[in-house]
Amino acid sequence: MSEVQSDTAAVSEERDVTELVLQDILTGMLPAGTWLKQIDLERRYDCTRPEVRRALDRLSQKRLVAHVPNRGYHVYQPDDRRAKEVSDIRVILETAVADRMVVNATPDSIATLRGLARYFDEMTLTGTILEHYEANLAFHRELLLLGDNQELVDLVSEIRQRTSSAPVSQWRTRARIEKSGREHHMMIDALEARDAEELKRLIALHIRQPADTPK
Amino acid sequence: MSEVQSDTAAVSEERDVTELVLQDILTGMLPAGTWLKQIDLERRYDCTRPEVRRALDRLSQKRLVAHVPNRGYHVYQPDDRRAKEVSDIRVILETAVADRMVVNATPDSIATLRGLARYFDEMTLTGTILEHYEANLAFHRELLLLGDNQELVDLVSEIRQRTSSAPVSQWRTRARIEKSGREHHMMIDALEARDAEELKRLIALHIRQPADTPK
DNA sequence: GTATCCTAAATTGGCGCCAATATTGGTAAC
DNA sequence: GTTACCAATATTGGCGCCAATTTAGGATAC
Repeated sequence: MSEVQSDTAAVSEERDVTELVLQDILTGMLPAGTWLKQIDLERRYDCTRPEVRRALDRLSQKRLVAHVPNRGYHVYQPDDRRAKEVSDIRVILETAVADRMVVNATPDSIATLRGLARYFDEMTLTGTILEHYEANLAFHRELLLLGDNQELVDLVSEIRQRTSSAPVSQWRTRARIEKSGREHHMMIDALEARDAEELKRLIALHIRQPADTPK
Repeated sequence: MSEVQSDTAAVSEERDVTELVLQDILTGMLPAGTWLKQIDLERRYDCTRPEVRRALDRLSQKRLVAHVPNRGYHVYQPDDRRAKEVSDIRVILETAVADRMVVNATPDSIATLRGLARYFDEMTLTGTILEHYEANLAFHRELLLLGDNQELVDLVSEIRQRTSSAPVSQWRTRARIEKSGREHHMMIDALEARDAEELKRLIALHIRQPADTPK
């Protein structure tokens, strides 16, 4: 393992190491199963030992990495059962507030969502994996905000990271990504038409799709 | 399957400090707003500085304590809006799997639940606040397990801690506690009768009750 | 030639010190 | 008498060292 990404460390002077490691796991730069040696991370992100340890502790609390005492930390192996359970939870949470989203939708918020959906499509073509991932996050976050439950928005953002440790398998084909983009627009359409049931259907489909198809 | 917590607490000479601080926050021993000075915690729990800091970092990640840079950590002030949002989330999650709970309920699991409900009632009279709290947790955990989604069980345990920083206001009167105990048994009755709708109604009522009444 | 044991290198993780910063109390000036 | 400023104290938080444990490699015995 050689230090390939010294440029990421160079640009950000005081960025939280936890975020950096998290991103590298989510973007697949640190594949599942990788042992995260403290020395390596120290050099890779140009930070101190305590910073590395705090990051690893936080990530293991979030269950993104596993901690084996006296052996070290390694990126969690994606677990099919867990992945399914997590997407079930997301379906439950996001469809549960669909009614409220329809009620709270204003022309303004719909315009914002259109913009974010378009930005996602743009990033499909021109952006990095990370930018694309974050564009997707931003869209869903904005949509969920209409549910008028800030805690739920944060919670979904949180559990979303929980099994996205398999970004490769989830965002594999371009066809699927483009389908996701189209679904975003369809959700906005349902929102505009105040059709809560259709919105729920679309959300469930949208979330389950990536996890279910590989089987 | 049933793990006895009292053993682990007594036997393990080196119990995790995070758990100890967490418990003291949940039981109201460390009231909301309290500044958690590192020196104090060090002495209080007879542990080292790094242990204290790791615990504080973990608790601030869980948003149970707030961190003000160069000022320290203090127990989160309970927030009415957040509390309401969290119980809404709990209602969504726990009622969502009610159908599956009804389907998966066996005579065995119902017997276990009866035992836990009785144990809760017992602790109402003879137990400490902590034992009582944990008995309640154990009952709801066992109930949720019937939903056949381990991630959801863990998630609920997690968000449950998120606003329980107001244990005093939640468990104030004996009358309410006894009502909770009765509701546990009613839930089991609904489960036994395979009445999913009644179970949902009871769960929603049970969760919302403590938070809504004070208003 | 292979398996086992023992030694050496590497890695984790506990612990304490010290600098940077905030807070409090006291003093002086208005 | 009150306010503002300064100094002393207390608290946080960064950093590095060293012990404990594991792993890998080599040597020896069978």
